[in-house]
Amino acid sequence: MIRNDSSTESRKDKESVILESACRVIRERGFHQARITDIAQTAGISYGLVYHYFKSKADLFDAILKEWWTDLFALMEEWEIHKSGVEDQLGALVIYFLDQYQKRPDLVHIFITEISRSASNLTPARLHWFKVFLSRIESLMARAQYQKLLRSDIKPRYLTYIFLGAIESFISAMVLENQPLKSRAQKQRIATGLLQVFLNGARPVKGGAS
Amino acid sequence: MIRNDSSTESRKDKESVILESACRVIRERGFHQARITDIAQTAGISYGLVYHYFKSKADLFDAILKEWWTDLFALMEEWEIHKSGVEDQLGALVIYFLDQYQKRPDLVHIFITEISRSASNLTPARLHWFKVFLSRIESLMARAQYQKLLRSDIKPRYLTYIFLGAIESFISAMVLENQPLKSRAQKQRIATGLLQVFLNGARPVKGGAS
Amino acid sequence: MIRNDSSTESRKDKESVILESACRVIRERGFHQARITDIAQTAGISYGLVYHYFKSKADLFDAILKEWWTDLFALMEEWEIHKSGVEDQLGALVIYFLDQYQKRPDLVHIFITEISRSASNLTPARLHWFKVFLSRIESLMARAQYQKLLRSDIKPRYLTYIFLGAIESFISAMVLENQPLKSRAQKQRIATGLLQVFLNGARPVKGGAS
Amino acid sequence: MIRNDSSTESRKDKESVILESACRVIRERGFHQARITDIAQTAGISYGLVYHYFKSKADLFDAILKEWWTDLFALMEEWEIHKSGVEDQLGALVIYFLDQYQKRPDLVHIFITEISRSASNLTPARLHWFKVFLSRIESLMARAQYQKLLRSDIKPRYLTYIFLGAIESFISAMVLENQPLKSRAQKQRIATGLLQVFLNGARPVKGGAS
DNA sequence: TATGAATGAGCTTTCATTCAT
DNA sequence: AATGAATGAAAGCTCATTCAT
Repeated sequence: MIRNDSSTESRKDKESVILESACRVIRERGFHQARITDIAQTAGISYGLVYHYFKSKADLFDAILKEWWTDLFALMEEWEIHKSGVEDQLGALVIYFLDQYQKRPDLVHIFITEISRSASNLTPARLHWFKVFLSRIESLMARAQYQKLLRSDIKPRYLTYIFLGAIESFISAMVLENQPLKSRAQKQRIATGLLQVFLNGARPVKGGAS
Repeated sequence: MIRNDSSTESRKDKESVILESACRVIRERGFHQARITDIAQTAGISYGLVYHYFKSKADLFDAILKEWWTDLFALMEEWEIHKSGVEDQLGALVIYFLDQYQKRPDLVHIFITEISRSASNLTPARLHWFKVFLSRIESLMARAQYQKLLRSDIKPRYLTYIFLGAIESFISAMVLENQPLKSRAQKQRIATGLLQVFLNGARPVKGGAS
Repeated sequence: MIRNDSSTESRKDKESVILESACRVIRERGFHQARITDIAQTAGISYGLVYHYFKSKADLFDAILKEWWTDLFALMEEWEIHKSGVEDQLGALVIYFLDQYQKRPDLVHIFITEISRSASNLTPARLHWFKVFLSRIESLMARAQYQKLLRSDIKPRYLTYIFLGAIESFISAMVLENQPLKSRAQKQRIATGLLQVFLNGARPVKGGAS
Repeated sequence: MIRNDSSTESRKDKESVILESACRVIRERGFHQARITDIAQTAGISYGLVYHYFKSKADLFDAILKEWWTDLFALMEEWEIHKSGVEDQLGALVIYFLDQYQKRPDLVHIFITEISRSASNLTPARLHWFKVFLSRIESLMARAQYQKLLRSDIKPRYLTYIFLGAIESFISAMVLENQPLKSRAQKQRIATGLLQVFLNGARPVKGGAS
């Protein structure tokens, strides 16, 4: 007798399917324009079932964000321990974004458009994690300035924005041009280029401030 | 006998008031979430009046975009004639954005969030002008590469995105931090810094590509 | 010195222009769909002015109906006095409708579509005149039955409807086909034909009832 | 174990209920004045549900018309096969209208007021079926003229209008008087009378044309 | 007289959410 | 677990009507 395969891990599975569908639809239409019906249709289930797994549309969105932040913060913790150099940590972040863009382009797109670009729309709770993230990058930048890797006449917070802006720009470009990352090598090349452009660009100027 | 000046130009004035309110509300909530009611309330008029001046919400949005593109393209024409160097033109663009951000922060914010960041959502007509804009920057970048000002191993289109991304990042930062530009000097300093970071960062590497 | 020709009879003139425009627009779109703006535009005036001459849209409509009924009842009075035969009176009615259709096709069309065909929409006041009209035709029919001109096994009211229905059908046909009445002769021919069809059709059957 | 029968065919049932309510409301107020709220209220449901079953108000209206035309054309096909004489076919049409008026007075009323009387309002798609219908009657009339059943000096299209006008008049009369058809016998009597009036009225005149 | 800016009730439509089955 | 019928708040848009000029 064949095992009813929809049982054991079914809950987790369905949840994932819904989350993935939600990502796709939210990426395509934006959070506010994404309809539960679309998400359910994409997931191949009825819209009523979405409410069996998630309390509300906001709840569903929060689950997506949670997934994103959990992974990211876990990795950043790890880097803190295993990567001594600031450059390495920044490089790891670039790679992480490109990696994620390869694996979960929708998720990265949502992070960029729905979080970092429309921070003014966010609920306080959602804004919180974003701010924590910014602070962490900011302290990396401050450390880099202390180590004379980056010019000190630009506020760390601004450097943070320039850095993230560069990553976002690249990914946005690829999204817009519909260019998926094809090879490991290409990814590495882009990551290196990106980091270089930033580090060179923000390198301390000879003879001091602007 | 001087006439009550609230009559003569009343139509243009009201239109401007509505446009301005629309900018503000759209910036605060995004185009789709911006309600006519809010716009009217912000303008201190009844929502019916909005429809007296604009055919529809989309029409109102188009009027905002038109204002933006008209000004920008007019200036770019002028630069083409009066500014010989690529650096000068890029610098002028940075200054323009910062200027506009000072005068019309909402408008700049809308450009960034509703146009350059959600280009995939735009109607063909709206997308058109954005694409024209991108092409113009792109040819500037190509020219800069030809003049060995910028490294040639990154596609001009990508350089375009990095450049605009840097501008956007800066402005986003200021929006997020709620930091208005205070002085002419500050604006000049930021503009120079921004341009330097970009030019230094994307400067040709000794010994060639990648 | 040229006389300001817009003065003396200006009120009456404007009123007529508005009424005529209203007729045309109401015919084209129906009463409920006819917008004051359309009427004003057709009349070549601003919509505000309509309210100078008519209290409201309903008032305007009533003025149209009044015109129609006043003329019609005046003529019917006259026929009552000068036309002895029932046939003559019915013939006069047919001619009247065709005459009016020639002179004021919109008005006839409104009578047909907005009054006789959608009696359920009418306000009690408007319905009143229509019912008076029906009664008068009905008594003509009863008289014709008494004179053995028409079969008696159909209620006079039904004969009334058949008769008016025939007129309406003809005119509707012409409206639909966009066929204006071209000559006096054509009008006369149609009137005669119409009356004949009705009188022949409703002539008492040999040997009596149903 | 018999299932609660309110479930199985619930969809079809609700749709019918809505269609019926729509017919009633549209009859009472006309298509443009019929509010979804009224229709829903009449059906005893919330207005949102109307949109669950029909895409839009226009869609709902089209569904009504489709019902009407489908039935009518199906029958006309059948007559074409089984009824040899023109008289029989015209008679069948009269009976059909009276039948329908008995069963679905609202539907008949809508056909008369919203379709045959306001052809100018109709969308091309809606007008299409009406024109097809008219053509079919028209060819019946032409055939009847060929068989010398009807006078030939009136265009078949005009005869069509007179014929339909007569039917409409009768039914309008009954609508206006609020007189439902009471018995089979009464229906038969009216049908016969109506057909007679038309055929007698439009019978070829001795000695030829008008 | 004449204009059209201004108002707001009222209508269609969308969609998150609930709930009976 | 799963469905989709049912609800109703909310938003865009229309248009009769008022009123300052």
